[in-house]
Amino acid sequence: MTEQQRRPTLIDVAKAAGVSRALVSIVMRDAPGASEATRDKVLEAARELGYRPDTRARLLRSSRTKLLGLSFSSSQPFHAEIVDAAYAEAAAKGYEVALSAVANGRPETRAIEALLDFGSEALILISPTLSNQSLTRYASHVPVVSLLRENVGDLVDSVSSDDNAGIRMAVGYLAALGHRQIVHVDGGTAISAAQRRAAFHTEMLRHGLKPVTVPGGPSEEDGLRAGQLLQLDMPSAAIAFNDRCALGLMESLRANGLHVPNDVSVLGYDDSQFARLSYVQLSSISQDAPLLAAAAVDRAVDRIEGNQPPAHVIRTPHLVKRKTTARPRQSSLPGDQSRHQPSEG
Amino acid sequence: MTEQQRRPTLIDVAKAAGVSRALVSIVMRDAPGASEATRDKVLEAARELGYRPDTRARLLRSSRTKLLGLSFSSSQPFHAEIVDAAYAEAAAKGYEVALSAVANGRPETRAIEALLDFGSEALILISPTLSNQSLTRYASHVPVVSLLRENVGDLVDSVSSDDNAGIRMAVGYLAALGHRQIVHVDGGTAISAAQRRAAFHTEMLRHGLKPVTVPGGPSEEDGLRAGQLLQLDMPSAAIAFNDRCALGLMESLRANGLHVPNDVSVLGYDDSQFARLSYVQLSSISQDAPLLAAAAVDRAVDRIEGNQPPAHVIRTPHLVKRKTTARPRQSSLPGDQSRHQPSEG
DNA sequence: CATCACGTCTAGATCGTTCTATAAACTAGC
DNA sequence: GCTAGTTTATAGAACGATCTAGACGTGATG
Repeated sequence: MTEQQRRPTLIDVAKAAGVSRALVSIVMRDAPGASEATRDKVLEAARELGYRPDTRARLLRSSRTKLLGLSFSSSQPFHAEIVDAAYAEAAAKGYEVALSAVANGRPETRAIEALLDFGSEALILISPTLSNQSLTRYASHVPVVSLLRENVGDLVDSVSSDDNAGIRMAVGYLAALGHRQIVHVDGGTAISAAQRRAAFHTEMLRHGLKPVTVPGGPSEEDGLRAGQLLQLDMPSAAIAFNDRCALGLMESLRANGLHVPNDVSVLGYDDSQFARLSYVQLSSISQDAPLLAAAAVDRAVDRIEGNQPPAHVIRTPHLVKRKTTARPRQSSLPGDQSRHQPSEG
Repeated sequence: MTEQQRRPTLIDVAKAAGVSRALVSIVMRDAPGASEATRDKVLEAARELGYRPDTRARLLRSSRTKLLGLSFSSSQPFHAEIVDAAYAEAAAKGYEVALSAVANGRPETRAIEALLDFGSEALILISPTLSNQSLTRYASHVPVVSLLRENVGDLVDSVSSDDNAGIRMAVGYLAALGHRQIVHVDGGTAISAAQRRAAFHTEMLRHGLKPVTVPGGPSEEDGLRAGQLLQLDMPSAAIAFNDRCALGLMESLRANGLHVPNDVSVLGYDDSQFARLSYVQLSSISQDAPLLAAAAVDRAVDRIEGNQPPAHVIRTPHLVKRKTTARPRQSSLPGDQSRHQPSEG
């Protein structure tokens, strides 16, 4: 039985300040057409009444909503980092962000429709799984920015990380350390897994090394399974599809008495919060979520405001060296299963 | 330069069907006042034009928005599980969910204002950090449900998990296994940390055991630090504030050559996705996110529709036994630092 | 036959804004 | 003192829906 008090409107403020509705609107929007004196008077009255403009009404009249729709997957911690950064960048550009999660029983189309209903002026989709055709259809109504997935057609913007460059760095770094037997635990059917797999192949060949790939996936369990497979022919270094996969892989190695990085070097991808944990200290390829998010927001705003044509932005990732990568042992014989001390705390 | 085609409105549909605006509105809302024949005719026209009602306009006129505002923290994976479940429950009740994250540089008030701007009819706040006074102020405008935090005042609803019961289970379980030296790595200033600390104290005494608490926190790093502290006087079992804390703690134990659960049993709290990982298999107290989320949504909808008074719902958590808890060694001497085999993969 | 009730439909007001005219007040120029 | 130009203010029409009140046709009732 709470007393629901009506919130003040433009009319209330106008009455209180002794001016017309329209003038209050002008002042609230910081638009030209009001003198300093009345501006102060109106702002004072608004503050007094605790007036907050009604977004719905504002939206309805002016087609501008200053709202960016962002869809993400609730099960990906990496997405959360992007959400964080997107909020900040959007706020800096004077936009608000509407969030919609892709979850169990809530397909991407549902999430997108919700964003459109809220009045989003542009859509930013993290790793969208829709077909290019579907994306293009949405893009005919509103600018669409695909984040972390490229090749989405000419009418859809994309902001992605250069997977080739990332893998090139990874292979180059490990090779420079002296590793000859480097395997790639791939991402299976995950987005950009194919890209990285191919890049690994060409890059290894370029270094005169044999490109060995074992099936993996985006989760810890996938890394764990891959670790079992590697038992048969243990390499001196491994590049995992992502950090979670790397974690599982390391756990598997540890369970088999191998020490990282003394026996095997492990390199992750994403530089997620897991990688940064003090007891993990995972070397990783950073896609720099904040940068990617900022680029996506910029792209969306540019499209909305400048009416620019769609573009495809590719950012170069960088290597973050931590404690899971090192020079290989003098000779990295597969099958060396001697037990080692636990890592120095 | 995308061709942005205008979306059809009520008028378009009315014109196409040869009826008035109002009648189309009636049909779209499934309200009484239209014959079956015209109903079909209108629906057909709407389908043909791809008409979707404009939420903003609808919102503006009717106060009903069928929207629940949900605020969560982007850095808490446990919150993501709740978001998932909330979507499902809300959809079942015919509501849509508006999401707003509390993130770096985006305080809770900001998140809430955004939700209100979207037209949320009720707010569900996960572990809100605002003062009771602030919560109550919001509650005077719109029903507010506090999730995972109780004692929020009479005007605010709350849905929480029974921390006393959870800790009681934890202590009871470990005591039943034969443990006498049980410590609690607490949650520091985190929400409900005080509650659990107190419960631990009384429960240990009830079992005739000495309640030892060491300072911890909600993250892996906190657990890690707590592990160092325990070095001085190693217990036979530990109850961590949450799963992430437990993970850090276990890592610390492992680094010091101790085996879980052979040397020390570790019990987590939350039963998060981490706990379920095959190589972690953390025993944990489950608060059952889906159930809590459903309860919160139910509460919100009840408040909106039934105009019921605020209520406080408390759900009982349950124990999930996995592989980090076991009977203690025959005599659990502190200082026994002998190295053990790695866990059987 | 007049009245009433009922189901179906519609005109017009309304929600809280923004936007487009246009009026009023003032300044400046001749 | 009249006209033109600029600044400041306002009235009224939008935006796309819902809601209220009432019109219209039909059939039943007194």
